Amino acid sequence: MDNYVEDILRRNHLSVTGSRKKILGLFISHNGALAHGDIERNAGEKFDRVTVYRTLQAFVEKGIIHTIPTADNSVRYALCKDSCSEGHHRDHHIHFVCSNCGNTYCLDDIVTPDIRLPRGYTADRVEVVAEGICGHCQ
Amino acid sequence: MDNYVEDILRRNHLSVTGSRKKILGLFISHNGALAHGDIERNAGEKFDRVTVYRTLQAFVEKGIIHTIPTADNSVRYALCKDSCSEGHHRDHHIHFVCSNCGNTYCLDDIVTPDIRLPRGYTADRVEVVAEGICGHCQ
DNA sequence: CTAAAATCGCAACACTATTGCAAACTGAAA
DNA sequence: TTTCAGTTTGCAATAGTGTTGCGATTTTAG
Repeated sequence: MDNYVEDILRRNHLSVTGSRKKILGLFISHNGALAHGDIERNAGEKFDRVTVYRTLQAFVEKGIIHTIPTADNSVRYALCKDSCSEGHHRDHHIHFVCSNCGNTYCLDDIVTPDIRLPRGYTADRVEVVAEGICGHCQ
Repeated sequence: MDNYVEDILRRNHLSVTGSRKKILGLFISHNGALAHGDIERNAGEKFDRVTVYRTLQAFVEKGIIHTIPTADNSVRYALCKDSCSEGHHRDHHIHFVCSNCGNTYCLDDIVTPDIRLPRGYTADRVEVVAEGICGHCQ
């Protein structure tokens, strides 16, 4: 497990440090998205808030995690699939926010639908967020 | 125009005050969504930040405006169509954020697609946000 | 092992959002 | 038009979130 995490970091040209291992480990062991606050709370040892921000930012830049837009005003992050690479995310799946347990899930098998835009509009990216009750809370 | 704004307020059982008239007027005259900051900057006379927050909150509760989720971490608001009523929003349209001019538009004619969710998941609400270049910037 | 480069933690700061309360205003009735 | 209860406003204080600069520490590569 520790090796696995370190491999990911090295593959992405990030130096292997305690905070990065810990935070990446959290994402791998947690099934669902994490907000900044979740990470600060669950990291066990206390990392500085700034370190967490910078670590998340580095992970996003390297294509290890991606951000998830939510209706409330909080940014969440989740692991990317292998198809993401540095500077080039391709998270074409939709996201699901459970209004019962509060978890956010990537529904990797459900691709974002094609949206027909008005004349003159072009979209680079389409985000779909569904909100309701997840499979576990049903 | 002034009468029009006052009518909307009265219809929604909100007392008619200077800040509410001004802020609602901004939404009506502005084609696109407004963030809290836009409102504070454009209100002309200066209203207290708190007043703006409370006014927006009141409008959302009454179904006059709705919030728009965005990928970055900012809340935007836009006028609701008549089908919205107190405590019951029905904004089934999608939203478009222009990465050039930064404006957010409600594409009222484009309804959110049906999403087929995994077994056990049920969605109350589906938000679609497209990002790209809008018709004016093309 | 060593030096250069990258990262970390602290302090400070900026922006966003919320709450309590007294003063001012609004709406409706006299 | 005057009055007054209820609503709304602005101020002050507070909390949360995110960013930047910088010296100290750690990591990497030679």
